[in-house]
Amino acid sequence: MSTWTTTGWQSTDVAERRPPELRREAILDAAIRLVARKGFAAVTLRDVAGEVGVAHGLLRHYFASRDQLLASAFDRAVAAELATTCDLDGDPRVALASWLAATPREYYLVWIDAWSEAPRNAALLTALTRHHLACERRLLTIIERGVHDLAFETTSPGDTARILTALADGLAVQHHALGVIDGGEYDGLVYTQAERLLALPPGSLASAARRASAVALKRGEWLAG
Amino acid sequence: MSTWTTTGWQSTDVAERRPPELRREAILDAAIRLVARKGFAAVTLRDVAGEVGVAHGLLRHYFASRDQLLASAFDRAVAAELATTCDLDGDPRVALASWLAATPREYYLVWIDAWSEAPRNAALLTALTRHHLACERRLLTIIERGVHDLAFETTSPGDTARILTALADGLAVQHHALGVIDGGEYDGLVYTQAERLLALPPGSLASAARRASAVALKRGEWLAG
DNA sequence: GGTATCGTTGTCCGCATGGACAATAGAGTA
DNA sequence: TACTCTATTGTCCATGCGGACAACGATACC
Repeated sequence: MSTWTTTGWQSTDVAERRPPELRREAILDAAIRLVARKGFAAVTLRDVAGEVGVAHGLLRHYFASRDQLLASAFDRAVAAELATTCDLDGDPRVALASWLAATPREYYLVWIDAWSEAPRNAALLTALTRHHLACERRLLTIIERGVHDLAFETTSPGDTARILTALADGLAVQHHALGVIDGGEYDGLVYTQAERLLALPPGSLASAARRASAVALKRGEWLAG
Repeated sequence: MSTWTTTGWQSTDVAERRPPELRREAILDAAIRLVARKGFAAVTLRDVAGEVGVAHGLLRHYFASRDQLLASAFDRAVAAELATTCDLDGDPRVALASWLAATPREYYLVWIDAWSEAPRNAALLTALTRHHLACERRLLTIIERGVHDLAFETTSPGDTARILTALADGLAVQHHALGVIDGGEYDGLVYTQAERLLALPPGSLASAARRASAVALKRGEWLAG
């Protein structure tokens, strides 16, 4: 660091040089953390720089603009979430319970914020739609495997996946954004409906969830750093 | 209107004086229209003043701050929506179909934006929660009347109301924010699930919806002005 | 007619923002 | 050592924001 004084440029501090890729990822992680806290619209470049501990001018070295930085941050978070394997090969009931389990709060707040921003941000809409369909597709795969194994029973796996996705989103709004239901109510309602839609015995998903809890916890890791 | 020049204050235009209550309502309507278009965070006082056609300084005459203006605007929209009667006294099937019918786009965009803003804005959270519970309560009333009339059948009216509310919200996100389903798919899925949850014959809600269409259209009026 | 009230205006201020940019320092290389 | 490359810094700028405010004008009341 250096400062302009009447006597010229003087060194006041030492720049902490970092490997570019690590720095870039640190910036993106800080950005998505701030989005979870303040919303896309309220995050400023100075906020992000402060969170990382660098000068705000540096962000321009890594990203062409604020919009591109935020879109990249969301994209990275999405990719990290998609990368978490969901134990697709075990008991379909366990996989289903794991898919349905309440997603961590910070994660859903970003999600809800992206919903509200998407109609006005084409890049965000693209990433959001891709991720939404990937989640739904993953659920559909679980359902189809359960049907094949005779564990589930449904006339339309596609509709069932779509309905369960919508139900999970709607209940997540009630839980995370409004606070009118707690995590236990969320799980209870979503498991009960999934059991009804897939002809499962009542309570079977709650017990499957106990075996799936380790997997469910893994879904929150990308925000922890 | 008057302008400061080197020769002093000179009149350049005539102020359009209005009854204060009408002006106040015009400002609130303009504000909520802009929120639907740009989101809460992006609406500025100058935007609102431009939409109404007044100087931005005037807004301070009616509202203490930008935050209070936006909270009042949301509150007015909420009150207008709650005031639309939903034909609670006729056939419960018609009332249910009317409740479930896809809400106008502009309305839901405000709604979704409020979800994302609520965790950071206590006044908004209060208004939003009140409205959410009022909507759910209205649905619960319809369901209880249908059960009493032997038109519906459910073991837990409260859970059913909560689940249908969540499903409608989640599907509205898929429809309005993401665009992955159209209005017809929205109606079809939501009607099918309501029929399943309330032991109604398949297709009965779609036909009830035809009788309820006039009521459903009325729900969008507050944004038309 | 005079005067108080208040709806309305344009301007000013402090501040924050996104972006541009020259200066700097450290690492690699010849 | 000298030279290049690039990661990093602090400062500067135009813009736009929310808010404060004095001036004006229409209306109502005395």
